Amino acid sequence: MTVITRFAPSPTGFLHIGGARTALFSFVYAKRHGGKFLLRIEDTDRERSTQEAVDAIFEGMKWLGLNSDFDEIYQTKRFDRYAEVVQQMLAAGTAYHCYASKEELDQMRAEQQARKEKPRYDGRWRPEAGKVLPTPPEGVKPVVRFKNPVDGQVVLKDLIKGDIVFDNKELDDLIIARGDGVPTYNFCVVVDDYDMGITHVIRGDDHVNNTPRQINILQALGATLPAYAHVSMILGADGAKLSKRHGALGVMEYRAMGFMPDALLNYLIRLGWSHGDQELFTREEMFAKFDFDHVSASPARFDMEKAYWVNHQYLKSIDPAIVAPEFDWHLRRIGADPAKGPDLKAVIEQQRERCRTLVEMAEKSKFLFEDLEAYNEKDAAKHFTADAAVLLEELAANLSALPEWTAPALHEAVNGFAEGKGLGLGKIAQPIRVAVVGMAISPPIDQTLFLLGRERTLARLAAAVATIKSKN
RNA sequence: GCUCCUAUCGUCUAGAGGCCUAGGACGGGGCCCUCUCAAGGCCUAAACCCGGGUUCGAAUCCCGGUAGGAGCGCCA
Repeated sequence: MTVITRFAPSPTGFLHIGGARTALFSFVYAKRHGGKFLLRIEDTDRERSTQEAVDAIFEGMKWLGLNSDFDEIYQTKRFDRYAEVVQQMLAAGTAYHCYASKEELDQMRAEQQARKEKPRYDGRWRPEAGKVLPTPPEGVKPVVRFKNPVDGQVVLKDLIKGDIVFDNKELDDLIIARGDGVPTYNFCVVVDDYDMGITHVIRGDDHVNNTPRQINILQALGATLPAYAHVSMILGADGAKLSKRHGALGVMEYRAMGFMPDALLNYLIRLGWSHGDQELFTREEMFAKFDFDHVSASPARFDMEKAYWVNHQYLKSIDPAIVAPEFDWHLRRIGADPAKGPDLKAVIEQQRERCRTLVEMAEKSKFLFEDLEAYNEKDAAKHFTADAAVLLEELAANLSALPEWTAPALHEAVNGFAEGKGLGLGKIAQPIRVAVVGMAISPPIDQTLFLLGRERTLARLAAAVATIKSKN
């Protein structure tokens, strides 16, 4: 049996972090078992679904590299099929028409709640042997309800939570088709999962309570049940539920914060899943090792600090060529022109040790790609002394005479210069930094000068000397 | 209210009855290294929600509390 999993978001907003994790679990599980993964857009709520949201979901999934093995599927394009199944069920007697109005239903629920009962449909239009149904009112388009079994139990064998038992008497007859004929969520999911041969339904655990009804519908259809895995949700750092109003961010915002997609995936997969003490996983390792036996059933908080740490580990260990395109994106984003500086891979190599995010990397590297606008005030005040000006001037002369502009040659020149003066390297390296970077933070000074290049280094040293002199 | 789920350091987690004096990681504190920022190395503080049971033995199994959460739509 080929494993087929799916991610089925409703397009009412961007792809958020919790959705991304469920998508990841589904994707990775399929890959792990040599199966397929599909993306299905659940857009039957035409009021709330938007094309922007659809685009945002695709964009997020694409950036994360969670690609579908099929063309995208929209539920709104499958209405004929749903209608067909509704007819089948009506004919088979596993579904029936209900003429109760919304007002009637609201009143029923209100009364039940007043009596401290669980609000549910009372079955007034449910056909039963020997029962006389009311006469359908004029001009009312009935909804279609599923005829849920009255007794017995439904056992949900959840891969994460274990067996969960529901009594059928807790379940009511849910609506599967609205008065206007548009089918509802619980029904579409079932038909889709059935038609598409989904073997493993992996979704948020807010769906646990829907599952017994879905299982009953599946059984009424004579389908074999898929396996279920209900993933707990992700909480904010404060332990509160993530919502649009409270800290929920779209996946693309993590890109803007400077995350590499695989790093975000790595952080996400460890949120809930574990493999012994291992923290870092390449994509391939995730595919090879992921399993539901080690997925936690309890909700987890999103810890930005740890996410940054994971991102940093990625930046430090992966091939700079993989980082380069994202780095390029970030440089442009802050107005720097990647073409106006050294090879990005070389910059990444030097900067990645000190940058947890690509935002930081871009900020700390922009001096290589644009003209220096100003010196950091504190750093200049500390390192731009009269003595420094003399040293910088002399060093600049030495550097301009250098036969080749390489890191080893620069290392030799700067260290030799400091030694010759009987100074610690810091005495000269720091003023140089401020002069060429604009601040006292950069890669090792030889690497910094090498990346900057001869022409710009000498120009910036001269400019710094002039600045210092004009001040004194 | 009813049904369902969950519960180990601040956070993510390891843990499948003895291997637990509860391990790892992030973050915190300290020391070392050092041209800056980092990185790295070493050390350190920090947890089994509570109460009963089962057992020779329980973080692990059972029951009951408590606390958090989800669901109870002609939303998904």
